[in-house]
Amino acid sequence: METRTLHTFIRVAELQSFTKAAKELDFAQSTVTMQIRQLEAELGVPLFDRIGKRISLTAAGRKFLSHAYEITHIVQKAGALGTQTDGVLRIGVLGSLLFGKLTALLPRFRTAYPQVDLQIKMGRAAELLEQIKQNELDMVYLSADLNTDPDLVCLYKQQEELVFLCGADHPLATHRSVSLSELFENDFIVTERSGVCFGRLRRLAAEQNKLLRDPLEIDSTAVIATLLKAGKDLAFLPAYAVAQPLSDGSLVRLSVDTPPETYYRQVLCHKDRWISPILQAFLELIS
Amino acid sequence: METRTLHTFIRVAELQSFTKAAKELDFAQSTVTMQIRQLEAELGVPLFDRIGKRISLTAAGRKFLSHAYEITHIVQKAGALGTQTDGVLRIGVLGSLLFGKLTALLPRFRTAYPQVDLQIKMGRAAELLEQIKQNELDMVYLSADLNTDPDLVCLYKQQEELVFLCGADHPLATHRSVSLSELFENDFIVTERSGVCFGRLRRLAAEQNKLLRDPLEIDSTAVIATLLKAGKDLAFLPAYAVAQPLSDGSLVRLSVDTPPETYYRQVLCHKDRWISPILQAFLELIS
DNA sequence: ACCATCCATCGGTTTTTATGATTGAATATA
DNA sequence: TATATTCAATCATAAAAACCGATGGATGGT
Repeated sequence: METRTLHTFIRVAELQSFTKAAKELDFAQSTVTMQIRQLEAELGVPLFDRIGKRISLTAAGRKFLSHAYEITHIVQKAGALGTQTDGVLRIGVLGSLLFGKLTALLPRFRTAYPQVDLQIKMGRAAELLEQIKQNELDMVYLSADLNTDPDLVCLYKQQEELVFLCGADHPLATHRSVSLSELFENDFIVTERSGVCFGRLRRLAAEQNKLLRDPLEIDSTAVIATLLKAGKDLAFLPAYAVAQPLSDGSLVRLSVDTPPETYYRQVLCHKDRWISPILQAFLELIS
Repeated sequence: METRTLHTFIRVAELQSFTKAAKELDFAQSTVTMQIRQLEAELGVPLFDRIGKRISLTAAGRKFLSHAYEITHIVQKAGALGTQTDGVLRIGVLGSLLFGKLTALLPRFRTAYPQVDLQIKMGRAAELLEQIKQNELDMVYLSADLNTDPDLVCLYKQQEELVFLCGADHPLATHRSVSLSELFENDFIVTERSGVCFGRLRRLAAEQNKLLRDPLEIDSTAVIATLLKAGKDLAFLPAYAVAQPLSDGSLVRLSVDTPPETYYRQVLCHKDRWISPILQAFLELIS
């Protein structure tokens, strides 16, 4: 049973004529005859009584007509599947990005797409990438070097700069410029040990043949900022995460004699995945 | 979009495998691939993500799956159209048969098929036959000579005998035998003027070169029976219509020296009409 | 009685669908 | 790490079907 045939049947029933339906649907009249006959054969029941040169629905035909309407209605709804924005969206995100970037945007998304069942799973980068390869996540939002995995595609990337920070009362705060080796005489507060910031910081220290003194590890950048204001520690964080304390002067960005350390805040998903309208909408939210 | 394809899609989704679905449905695996692809093309949306060697429904695929279930469910219902007994049944019937035969049967039909919208239209034979030719009636129930119209078919026929009747107190009641010419000295009570009984009666009179004295015309055979018991009139009626008064002796059947006058109680419908289960059921009721 | 209209039928053509074998990639196994 | 197995996609080919145009029979109106 084909939807095209159902269409034909419906128009024939409505117009009470094979010929008129054929003209309207741009079929040969013989085609309409055949379609109806095939439908009748498939159902095992006559749909029209052919009495003289006019036709009329049989009892079965009348009932099947309503079925046909139902089906075409469903098919019509199904035609809009590509634009519908409801369903499940499973997002993996790094803890730092969840608190630093995503949380602020979520309310807007929830109000714009209330019918999306949003499932946000926090995790470390390696775990998230493994999950997306298993198609257990629809996309991941993380900070890292540009992706090189051929199975993944980057749907969004934004370069971010990592900056050295101290509190306004810190001795270094007033220095016009600070050397790298000088920096590493201080204690650092860092975010997660496996994150990009810590990795870059460790590399820079190693290049200076310095050893990072056992740093304090705190996931929340807000807490780090507070601690910096009060104390004598330094931090190495993405600029966007401390935009507010920098602008009000409570934190100071140190001018360091080293090429800027950059990395990417990015959205990745599996290369073979379909980018659903929901996913699309979420991407637009982020960008 | 074909129901076969929907079936395939459903099984693929349920089994999470093209190959398994192909085996189960007795298709080549390449056929399943093609069917799914064609479905995706028709909907303009991918239904499965092919990641590695395993597949999983996309968001659109999940939603379409429920649509597919709905459609196949409707199609399944439609498959039983040939056996369903609900809908409209339009019956044309002669007044005499309606009161004499049909009324007694209707309650049984109503309880057996409560979902049938039964439309009983009373009318004269010529009108009814015209209506059935226009497909304004599904069947007619009438008494007449055997049908000769090539457009109509007889679905049921029962030979009935017309008998001469008088009341128990009538002078002729005790006669062993009565001649035709003797009969026509009496007054007759008849049913409708265009009916079979009256026609036959008139013919018999003509053959005897007698003139029917202006007969009393009453449609109800019950009323005629009552009048016969009390009075001096005769009647010419189908035997079945007076079975009760004959058996209890209040009416007497006259033994007349003439070949028995027979005619047919019959059900006719248009030859090209589909005999629906409802109509079938009604026929079984009558027979 | 004639004409126009309607649906069924038929043969030929085109389009669609199904198949089997093969390929390439991913996963399990040794 | 190498090998075997499994899975879906692809391609060429064969089968099936859908479609069309012409024709014919029957009907209904003029």
